[in-house]
Amino acid sequence: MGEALEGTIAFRVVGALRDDIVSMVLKPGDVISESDIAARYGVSRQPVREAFIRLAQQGLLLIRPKRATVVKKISPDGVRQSRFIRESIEVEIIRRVATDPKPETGRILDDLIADQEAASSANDSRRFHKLDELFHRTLARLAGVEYAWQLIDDHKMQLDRVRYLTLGVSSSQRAIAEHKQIAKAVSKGDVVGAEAAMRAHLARAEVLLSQTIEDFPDYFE
Amino acid sequence: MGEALEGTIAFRVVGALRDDIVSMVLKPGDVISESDIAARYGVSRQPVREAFIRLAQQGLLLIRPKRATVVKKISPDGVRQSRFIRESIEVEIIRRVATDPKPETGRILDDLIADQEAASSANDSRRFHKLDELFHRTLARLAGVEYAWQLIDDHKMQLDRVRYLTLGVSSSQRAIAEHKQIAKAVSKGDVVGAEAAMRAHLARAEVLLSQTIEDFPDYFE
DNA sequence: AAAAAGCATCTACCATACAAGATTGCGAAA
DNA sequence: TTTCGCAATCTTGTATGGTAGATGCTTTTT
Repeated sequence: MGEALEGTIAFRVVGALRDDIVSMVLKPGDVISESDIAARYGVSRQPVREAFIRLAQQGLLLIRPKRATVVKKISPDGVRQSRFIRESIEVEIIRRVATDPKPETGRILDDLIADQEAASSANDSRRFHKLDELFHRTLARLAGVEYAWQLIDDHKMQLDRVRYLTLGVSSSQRAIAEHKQIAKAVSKGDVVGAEAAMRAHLARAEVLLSQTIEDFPDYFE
Repeated sequence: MGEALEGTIAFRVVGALRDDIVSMVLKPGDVISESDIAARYGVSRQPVREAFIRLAQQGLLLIRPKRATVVKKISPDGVRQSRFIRESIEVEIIRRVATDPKPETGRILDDLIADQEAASSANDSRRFHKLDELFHRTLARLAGVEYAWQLIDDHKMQLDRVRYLTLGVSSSQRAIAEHKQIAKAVSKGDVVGAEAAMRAHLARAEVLLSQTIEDFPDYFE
């Protein structure tokens, strides 16, 4: 449901700050006044302020009126609920896709998985991650609810910050195997199997949160 | 995930504009420049501009740079996907609540339904609507995902605009009966029955969209 | 008469100045 | 030494002026 303001300074600042926050260049708890960022980017306070508003609405910043603006600490409960939202929607997506699989569905998914295997063999983890995301977004598109994926994407930022803290532990081989299982069930029209495979796939990533909180207690609230 | 800026002018403007848009005082397609609203509320353009940004991010306004800002027309596909999102999450909520019903769950829901019956008898449609919303939010709270309801609430604005156009057709008796059915299945721990009842409950509201589009073609895109 | 160029006038965007609340730290008093 | 209070200095919130782009009407040109 977003709108396009590309080309404006405020838009550039939003992108830059979002990348810095998700990649942990700006750490949870850091204070970033409008003046600071404005000076850092060589612009006025105005577009920075508007960027703050957008990012606050996305849950990445916390504006404390007349006090300061801080990079929001990661809320364990927020992460839990973001996962809940993602699982709810992705399960419903996979149900709809599997209920009425189109002829080309299987081929499209298989092609994506093949690309992922190539990226995995080449140890191109960045490309692998992009393709993993594309796999899920494609399922949303096949279900006719691509905007719903955009919603998940917004909330995934919270999860991505946690993932960034636990870098290098993801097993791409296992993820590929799970994608294959999902694609197979979908192609067969096996709704129950597809749902179970998707739930298992999403559940696998959930094990590391408590450990991460212990490792970086200052980043959580 | 929201932030609190209560007390500021911008915050007041956001609330006022949102109410006007949802209640169709401001109609889809209306142009509302920063200067207009600023003059209308007796404030400067700055807080109005920030309000526009927030409302645009919520999908109620469309900012066309250097051109104008208009009340966004209702997107039939957007309504459809908002319903998809709501159903996905509410179905998952009802599953979790029904899977592990606490002792007090039944009583809490029954009390709410009783209040609704009272409001219905008194023909207090406003209170009935409030209680209907509370019923669903309570289910989210019982599932431990109250924030997820807040997400639904944001998207419900789109649906509320449509509902406002079809005023007076909702059968409160039927809604109460469906709530009773949901509460009964939840109390018994009947997951399958609760899910089916919730889907039926949500599906009932979907019948009127195409007719509404015919009645108010200018409000849709 | 028709088409094209110029201009008045909108718009949102950006920069800057000012205002007001909140915090911090220093100094004075107990 | 401890505590209370005030003031300097942060912060975000608000107001206003100026800029550039887009639109539409008027005028000019063909």
